[in-house]
Amino acid sequence: MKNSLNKEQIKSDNLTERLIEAIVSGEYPPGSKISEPELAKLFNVSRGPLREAMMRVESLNLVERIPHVGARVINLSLEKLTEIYAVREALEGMAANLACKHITDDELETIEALLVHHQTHIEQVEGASYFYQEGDFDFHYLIIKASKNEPLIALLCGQLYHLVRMYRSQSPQENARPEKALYEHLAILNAIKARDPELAEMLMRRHIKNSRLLIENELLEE
Amino acid sequence: MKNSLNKEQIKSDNLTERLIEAIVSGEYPPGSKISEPELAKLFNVSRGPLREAMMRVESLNLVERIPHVGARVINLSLEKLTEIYAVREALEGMAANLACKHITDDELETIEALLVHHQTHIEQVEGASYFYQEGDFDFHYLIIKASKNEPLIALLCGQLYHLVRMYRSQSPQENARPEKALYEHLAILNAIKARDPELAEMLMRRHIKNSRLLIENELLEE
DNA sequence: AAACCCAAAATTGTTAACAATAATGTTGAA
DNA sequence: TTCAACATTATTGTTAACAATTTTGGGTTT
Repeated sequence: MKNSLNKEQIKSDNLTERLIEAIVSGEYPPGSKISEPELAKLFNVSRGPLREAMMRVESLNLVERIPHVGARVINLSLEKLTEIYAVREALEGMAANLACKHITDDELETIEALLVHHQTHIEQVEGASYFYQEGDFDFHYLIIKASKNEPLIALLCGQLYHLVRMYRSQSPQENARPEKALYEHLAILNAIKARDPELAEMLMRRHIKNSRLLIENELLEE
Repeated sequence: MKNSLNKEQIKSDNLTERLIEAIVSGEYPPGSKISEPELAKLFNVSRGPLREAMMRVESLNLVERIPHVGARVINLSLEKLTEIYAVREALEGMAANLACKHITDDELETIEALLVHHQTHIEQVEGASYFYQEGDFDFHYLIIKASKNEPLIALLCGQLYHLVRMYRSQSPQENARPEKALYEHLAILNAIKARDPELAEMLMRRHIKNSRLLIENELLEE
């Protein structure tokens, strides 16, 4: 019998997560080269597991690899980001729609509690964009999970999520819009509670579109 | 200076493609175990590159890996497949919409020639579902590419494409519907030529929905 | 000084041996 | 006979050394 509290002793798997975190958080900034010997020494592993982790991080489009040259952290341009948000619009709209049909009462309560918590923090702390940013993601994350469509969850939480997080960690916090977004979140939640798929989808699409428009504004300012 | 006709001499990269083909084509049937020593011998490589390829194939959700136990080819249930088709509906609908805005005249000609070719083959050969099947994918593939949205292309052609191909290679050809689908393709193409995004999106969604309904019929017959 | 060529160094790609874990088979007792 | 504990075997995870390629630096030539 195997210990169910298995601490994921596989180095290669742990490395993947640590690499993702390091890249997404900006520790390895966009465009920077990733040296295999250097990282292997830093993480106290040999190059084998590290390379396996690199392959997976490459599959997530967080790094670009050139044969015999090496891997570099991707440079996420605002243009690329608007494309990603356009995809999010379609997929998260779909997720909100499906959530109306598949969400459980427990999940609804969790999300409601989360939004109340966000509201409190926005009221308490001025410019609490940090709380909001994390919360914004948790909100979306929970809606996506509630859709119960596994491929959809995999694409949004597995492929797109990290790229959006990467942008958030890089972008100036000034562009956040916590109050507006919170109200939009509440409206989406209400639509889901009312089991109104069309409305929920429309509101979610508009919510993400609003974020995309902010990015496009950034683009124009360049 | 490097030779631009570089034949991708990296074993790990070639292996990935060969593994994908072997799995998608059914050479390694669903549920079958993938033995590292066995495959390494078969492909005349050591386990290092093979494992790197496995990591990438795992990222494509073609195999499931359990630590210290091994990798098995996924078992693609019809339920999972309908979920995938639901995602395709949203994403390829979006692709058709975007294609109206971004497709070039050259691309339009290519697609038109392709459909003419399909028509010829359907008329010539009875039950030429093979031609159609490949063509169906090429058609969708070209539309997706014409959308010019890179993340969208990556998700559809990189993540979902192989899974759908895997199903097609397994499923009985009887369920294909070449004539109907070809007419639907022609209608979609016309909408794109007319630069009518809403219509193109609607037709594409309906086209994929029709395929999904066939799968759901299969489900009921079980 | 700039450009080219060649050699040295560093990095990536690959291999084979070693370590750790799980699957298998055997033995012994109830 | 059946079950359980143990040893054996095979497979996966990891490491370190080796091979191949690219980058870098120096020296020469123009």
